[in-house]
Amino acid sequence: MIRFDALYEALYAAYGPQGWWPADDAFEIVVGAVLVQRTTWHNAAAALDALRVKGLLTPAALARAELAVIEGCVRRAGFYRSKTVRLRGIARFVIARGGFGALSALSTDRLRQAWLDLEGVGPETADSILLYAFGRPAVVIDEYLRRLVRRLAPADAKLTDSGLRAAVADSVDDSARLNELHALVIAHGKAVCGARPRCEECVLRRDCRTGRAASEA
DNA sequence: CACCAGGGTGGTT
DNA sequence: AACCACCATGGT
Repeated sequence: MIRFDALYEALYAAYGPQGWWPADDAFEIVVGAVLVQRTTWHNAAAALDALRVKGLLTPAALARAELAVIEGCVRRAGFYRSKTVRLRGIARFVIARGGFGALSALSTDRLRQAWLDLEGVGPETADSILLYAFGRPAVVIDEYLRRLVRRLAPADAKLTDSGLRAAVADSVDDSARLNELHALVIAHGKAVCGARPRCEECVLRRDCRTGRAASEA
């Protein structure tokens, strides 16, 4: 199994701090987490700005906004019809639960399940919300991380998400490092380890197509 | 033109 | 449980 603490150090040394959602408004982080689904952050941020301009980045405002108005802001982030309905549902959920202060009183397991019960919040988005909006030590498992493990450690290819989650949590436990790790995995994926790998430039000095270490220069 | 992007849902096998 | 089509816009 991969040493994820060592992987973290290697990626951090190569790419540096990513500055993902330090501690902005929690609701804005949640909205951003939904908007960015299957889209670039560039387009999600533009949609986020459009919502902010219309004053819709609060649970109360978004909960009672017209769907057509929300759609106009969300359109550029893609899947805008479903995302619009889901975002308004999330706003109503936050209000019904008494706000983020009340939600923060829940255990991490209860909180995760509460978000998962919502339309539009799956495992990856739920863990992103736990990690970036609530500061809980959640492990975000995305396609980049699966690829990385699949290529870096072919022997672990049959690992399930929950198995991978346990393995990561075993070597990286604090939320600050998990926060950075998720961002670093994506930075690395976009740089060299995406759908089409560029192993010649890989900072991990390993050919992910053969699983063997690259020759030292 | 094809392909990808910081996923999730519902249906089928 | 594994696969599939679908959602939809914007960038390269």
